[in-house]
Amino acid sequence: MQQVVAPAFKNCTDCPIRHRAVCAKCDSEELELLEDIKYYRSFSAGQPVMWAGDHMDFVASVVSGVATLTQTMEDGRTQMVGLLLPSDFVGRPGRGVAAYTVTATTDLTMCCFRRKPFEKMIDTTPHVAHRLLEMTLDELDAAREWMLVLGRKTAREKIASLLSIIARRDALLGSAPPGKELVFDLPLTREAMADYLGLTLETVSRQISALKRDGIISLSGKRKISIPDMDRLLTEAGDDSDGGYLT
Amino acid sequence: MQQVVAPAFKNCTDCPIRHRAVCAKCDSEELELLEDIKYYRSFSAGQPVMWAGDHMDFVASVVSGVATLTQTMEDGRTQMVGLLLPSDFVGRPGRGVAAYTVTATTDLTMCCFRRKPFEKMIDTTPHVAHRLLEMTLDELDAAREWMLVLGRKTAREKIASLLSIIARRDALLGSAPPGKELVFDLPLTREAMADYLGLTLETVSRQISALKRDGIISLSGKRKISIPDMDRLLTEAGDDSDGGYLT
DNA sequence: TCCATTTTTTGATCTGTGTCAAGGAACGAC
DNA sequence: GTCGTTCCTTGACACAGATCAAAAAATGGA
Repeated sequence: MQQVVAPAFKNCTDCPIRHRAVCAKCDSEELELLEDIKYYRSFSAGQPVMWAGDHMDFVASVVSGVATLTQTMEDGRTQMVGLLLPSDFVGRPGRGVAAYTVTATTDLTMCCFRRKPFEKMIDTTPHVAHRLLEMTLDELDAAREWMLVLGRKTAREKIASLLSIIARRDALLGSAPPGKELVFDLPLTREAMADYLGLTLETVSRQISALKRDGIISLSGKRKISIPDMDRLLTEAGDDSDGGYLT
Repeated sequence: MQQVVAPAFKNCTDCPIRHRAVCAKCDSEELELLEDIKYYRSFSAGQPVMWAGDHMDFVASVVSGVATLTQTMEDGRTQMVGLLLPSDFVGRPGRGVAAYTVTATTDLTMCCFRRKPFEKMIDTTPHVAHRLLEMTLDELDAAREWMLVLGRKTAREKIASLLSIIARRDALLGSAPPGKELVFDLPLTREAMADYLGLTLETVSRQISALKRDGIISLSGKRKISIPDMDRLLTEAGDDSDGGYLT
């Protein structure tokens, strides 16, 4: 554990979880067998990757693009339960059935690992098992943070939370200078945003229009967002105490 | 992995995660060091166990009683993000700070393990690490299921989901015959239920009254629930197509 | 036992978000 | 280019659940 965080998302060509943060041992010999068990798959925007209940003989890591994890009730109500950005991991070792529906929302490339050999590797490679536990714990924290968003935040705050998450991850990937105006593409349709936030697409659209009207964000086209001041988005999203000059 | 599920929650005196399902190797010698690092703590109903941000030098498993995991915003809005029932695990190895506020909602006993030696044990005992990953993945699935509840279900359905979870866990603990009328104590106040469900306590109270009025559940006192037909609770909770005879 | 406190219920009213509906803008196929 | 499709916006209105308020029931201590 000597190496530290710096060169995240970079050049860990043999580690199954190479796309996330740092893996201290990525260059070591013990992972060579991965060459045999990994392969790449690509999907185009909108394409389903797998359906809940499908047989699933691999686990995977997102290399580029964005995918969503959703759950649907019999009557069609849909909730997104995870957003997969580059470096995120999908699939549960030890379980051959997909628990969620996965959909590519942009063009997507995943690095897949055949499940059985991957499981064997976990058992024989403690640091990979350890890393996997860390990642799962991070996901659990993210899910719990999202429970607060779903249960207690207003529509406006929900949008702010979502934009903040996407902007933060986007910045980490190196495309944005920190502390300045953030500009990024929304990788989701209004409907997908609604499914993530537990809202309807109309409410999402209205709230985005309102944030734009209040000067907290601006759009070029429908999908390119720019946020001059992230703190302002987060603190004022809930109250528009100084939004209108006539109140 | 020869042993199977039957005698859950029973007699795994040395395993840190003994209270949950079956641990195939609980009797083996490798866990003996646990005697040195474990101790028990008890709390009475209503008492805080720890606050988010507190220094935390242990991890723990719930032996008896119920505790909640909550998150609070600066303005006081509160969301419960986890319900800890007997056999559940709290604490993140490798992190010395509590991420959530933990509160005992009934009298509670936890089996605690000093964190540092516990971490060492994980590194040296693969099957414990493996079990911990399994448990974390289960919690992640539970959190995601709860996202669907929070994001897309009506108040009535939310109550039904909560009752179902508590009843199921209660039955697993052996206090109820399966398939028959379920009777159990609600270990939560109306307010705590509201915090779990993303509702107000008034709405919780009203919905429980409505379920009682419709004959789907019945109460003795405020806390003892009986559910004659769990399927009916789950299928009719959302629509009261035959609830009132005058519609 | 009685009193103080906490928890729960219920009512009246308000409001944020959903629903239904219509039209506009962007995009790909031909 | 034009057409068809999908995505997005906006308006009018309805309604589930929140808020405010008060009282009833349960609980615990002296």
